[in-house]
Amino acid sequence: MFNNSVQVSVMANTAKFDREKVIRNAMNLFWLKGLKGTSTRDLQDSLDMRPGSLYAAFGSKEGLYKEALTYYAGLMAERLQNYIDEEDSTLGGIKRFVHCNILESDFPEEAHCFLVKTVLEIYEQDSPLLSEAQTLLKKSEENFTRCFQKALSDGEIPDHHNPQALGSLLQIQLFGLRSYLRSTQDRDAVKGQIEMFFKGLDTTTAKT
Amino acid sequence: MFNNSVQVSVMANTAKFDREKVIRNAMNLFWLKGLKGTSTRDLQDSLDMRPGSLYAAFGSKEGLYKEALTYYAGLMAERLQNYIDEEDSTLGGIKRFVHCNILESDFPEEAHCFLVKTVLEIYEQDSPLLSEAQTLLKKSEENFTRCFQKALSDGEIPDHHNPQALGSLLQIQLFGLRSYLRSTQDRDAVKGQIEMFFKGLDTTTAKT
DNA sequence: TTATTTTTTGAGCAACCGCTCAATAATGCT
DNA sequence: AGCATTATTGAGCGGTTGCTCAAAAAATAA
Repeated sequence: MFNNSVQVSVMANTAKFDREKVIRNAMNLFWLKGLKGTSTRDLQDSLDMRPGSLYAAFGSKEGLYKEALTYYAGLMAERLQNYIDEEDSTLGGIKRFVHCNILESDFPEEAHCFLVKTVLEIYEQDSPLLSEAQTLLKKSEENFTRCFQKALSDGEIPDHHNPQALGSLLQIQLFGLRSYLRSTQDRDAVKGQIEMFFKGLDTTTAKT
Repeated sequence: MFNNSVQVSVMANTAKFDREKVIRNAMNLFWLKGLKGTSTRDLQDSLDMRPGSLYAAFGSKEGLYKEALTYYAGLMAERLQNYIDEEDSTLGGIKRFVHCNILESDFPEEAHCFLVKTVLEIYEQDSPLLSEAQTLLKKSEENFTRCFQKALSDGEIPDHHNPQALGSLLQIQLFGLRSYLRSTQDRDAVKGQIEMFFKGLDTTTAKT
């Protein structure tokens, strides 16, 4: 945000490309094809940038991938918050988030979470991208937990429930259902399982 | 199985390498690194075979991958049957299968199902490997369903349950828990969720 | 305009990719 | 042993990979 020296003389030549748009496009490509499946040529074509510009802006393919990861996480958090605001119940917002994320995707890449795809693709235990994705997944779960906390204190869920347990349970169901949809293509079965999950919230399960 | 002509003269030179061993090694490599992440050089080194032999035996990298997929599916089905035989309850066998598959893996690749990793990596909708993996996953679920059917008729599970619903539910939980373990590394949380799942079988949930 | 700074371009490098095939080695039959 | 057949070898092909960098273009400041 600020210059660490007195006053950087001036800027010759200002921002040329729309950085957010570029990252969003890159995210979509990586999300669909994976890290190894997306070549720098693919990126050049899709982003309409030449290698020099790409590497000046992001340093490396992995650097761009990392920006795509954080952009994705921000997008999902924002989307969840929007749903909660639109419905005016936290639980209703969560429910709509789950529905939209799993079922209302027409593109195959959206059938699964970009972060989970990342931790499953990358096997090198010391990869910065792996730990970044794991960190973002943890934050995502904490966000769910915070929402359930709110829903509990608003009396939307019976108070014998534990928000942490619900957060991790929701995360697990999301992962499971999205994998299942990708492997079976059976939208109806998945829809039924989602209904069942939220029905269960009003009654039993997850006490910890 | 049979020769389509009268009688193929003779065999000079018989089988030289242990085909099953080669496929098992290939499976482990592919399972860990993925299809695109495993190079033919990796395979040559790990299998101690030169490209000529590899391509004579399997046709292509994808041909070998396909054999690895079916080998994996067979291995898992066999393992489940063994557990069911050892415990002498079907439900106990399923429970042990879930435990072993998810928690007793020391290698990172075993943190997730090879078939699911495949359907998540391959985005080309017309890929033969994608549909092969989907077919094997379907068979796996049918196998679970058959087991639950048996458990139901043996009175191991309350009879208000539906075996199909339990089969797909188990599949979803397996997918979800394994993804979750890979993203959090939290064995205890996963162990707790598994306990909860099987506790739930004795009482509520999954009526279709 | 001219000088200065920054961005963009794209040819191309070294390494690696999946895979081929002529040469060689190994095997079984007679 | 000699022959026929098959398996194995490994140099190396044409193409792709992630990425570099000198040159050209664009933008601002004076």
